[in-house]
Amino acid sequence: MAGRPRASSQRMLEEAASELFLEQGYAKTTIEQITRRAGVSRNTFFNYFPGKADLLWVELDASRTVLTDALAAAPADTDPLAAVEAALATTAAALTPGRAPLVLTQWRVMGIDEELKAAGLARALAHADVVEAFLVGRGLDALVARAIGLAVIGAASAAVGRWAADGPERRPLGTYLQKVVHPVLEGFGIG
Amino acid sequence: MAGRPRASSQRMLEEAASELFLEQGYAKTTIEQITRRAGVSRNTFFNYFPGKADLLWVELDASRTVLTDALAAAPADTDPLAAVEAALATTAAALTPGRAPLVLTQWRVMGIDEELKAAGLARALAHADVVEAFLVGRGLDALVARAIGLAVIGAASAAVGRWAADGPERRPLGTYLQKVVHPVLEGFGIG
DNA sequence: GGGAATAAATAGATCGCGTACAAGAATTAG
DNA sequence: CTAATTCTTGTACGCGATCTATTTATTCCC
Repeated sequence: MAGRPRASSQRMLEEAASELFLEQGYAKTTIEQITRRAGVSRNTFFNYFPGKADLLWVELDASRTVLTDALAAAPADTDPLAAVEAALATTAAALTPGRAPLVLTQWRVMGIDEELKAAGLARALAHADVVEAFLVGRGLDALVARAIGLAVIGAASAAVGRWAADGPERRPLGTYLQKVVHPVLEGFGIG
Repeated sequence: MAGRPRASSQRMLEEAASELFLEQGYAKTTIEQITRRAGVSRNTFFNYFPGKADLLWVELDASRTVLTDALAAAPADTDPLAAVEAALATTAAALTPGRAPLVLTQWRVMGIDEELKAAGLARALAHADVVEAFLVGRGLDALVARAIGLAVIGAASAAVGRWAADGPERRPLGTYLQKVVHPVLEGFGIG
């Protein structure tokens, strides 16, 4: 019930890609260069990543599952909005001060363009979907649930962006988050 | 001081593209098919649009300039957040009930995929940038300004999406907008 | 041990977007 | 009429992404 074992790993491709992105920028780096440095064939790349842009958002994708789990673990009798706030704090805790996603701190040297921003936003949208689904499950109006999801993730994105930009000496992400996430939830009547 | 006049027009390409998108979906429609139906060469397409995805967001791009102008026209002594709310209402008024962007109402038959969502999000991000710049100009903290911009545009996106989905019998967009935009601004202390 | 069965890696081809460059066609200014 | 300007078109190419087929490595079972 098990075929050929994986000879390469996602991490090898990530590291090769990160090196090349820092050396020559994102746009000028081809998938073939990445796979050559990682010692695999070009096609193998697509066994590990759906596309080139996905290389940069691995941490963000991981944080989505953290968010999902944190929301699922919320007791049923807690206020939904408070649960969202707590879940975001839990998710933020996973991004320790030293481990900011590379793309957020090095986007200048990588030459990030609109395509990349859009790819990041698509990830953020997935987070919003998670929050929205949770709120709908708690009985909130569909429009309001979606609005809260998008608004709160928008605010959180601002916090993460600023946090990453502030460099290694920054305070924990939670500090930034609370400053902007709480007002949004407050506006929607957090209890 | 005037060279060869334009033989084709942006509108012709938009209409040809809309037809094809509705007939066979977005992904299966090639730029060559669009230009052939419009009676021009493939290269001419790129004189009018930077890319294929831009065909669907013409109205949204236009609404960004409306938003920018509305914010610029706000009196200097009005509360910044109230000015944002008013400017969004003005922008919404331009999207009359009958004229929802085609992509928002027909995205099912067009087979919109992730790429399209991302392109729409990039447009929304541009709106958020406009709001952010306005608030920074009014002296708000950089992080807070960005958070408000992203949050309020997120909420507005939810409203527009729902409004479009509700079909021709829907109420005006302003109704949807106010329901979700006001809470966000309220949370940030709208005066 | 020696096949099936399974799954990963590779090779090769193709499609379509987007860019670049050069040449041609239509217009106005002098 | 010529020159300058601007749109249009042709041609070519790089790269991302998909598809199909083939090879290689591993486990399960007889």
